[in-house]
Amino acid sequence: MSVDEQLHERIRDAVRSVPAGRVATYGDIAEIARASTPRLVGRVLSEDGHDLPWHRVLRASGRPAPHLARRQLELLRAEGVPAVNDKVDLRTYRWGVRD
DNA sequence: CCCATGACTGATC
DNA sequence: GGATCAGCCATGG
Repeated sequence: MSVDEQLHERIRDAVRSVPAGRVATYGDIAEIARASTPRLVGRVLSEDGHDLPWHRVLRASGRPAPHLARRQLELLRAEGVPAVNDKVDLRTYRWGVRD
């Protein structure tokens, strides 16, 4: 198989825990799931994220991963998360911190 | 074991 | 805010 079952599941849980209308960064998910590095988050989503709210996960810059930008921003817009210049205002929509 | 790859990040310039 | 670079670490060749 690929990533350890435990970690794999924790990452999926972390992604599921992000409420609609909010977003989180790969780093946030990694921290919540206690993953060693954000890269693993991307890896898990890539191979097993099709049934998760993966569109709520953004890079630290507030932009989605390049190859997904289009689609992801549409999904976010549909849940009420506006993107200006293809980028989301993390200070406003980032889940967990502030508010 | 070494090397490349990748839905990443933070520091520098 | 973009371009570079160095860490990061699981996976596969």
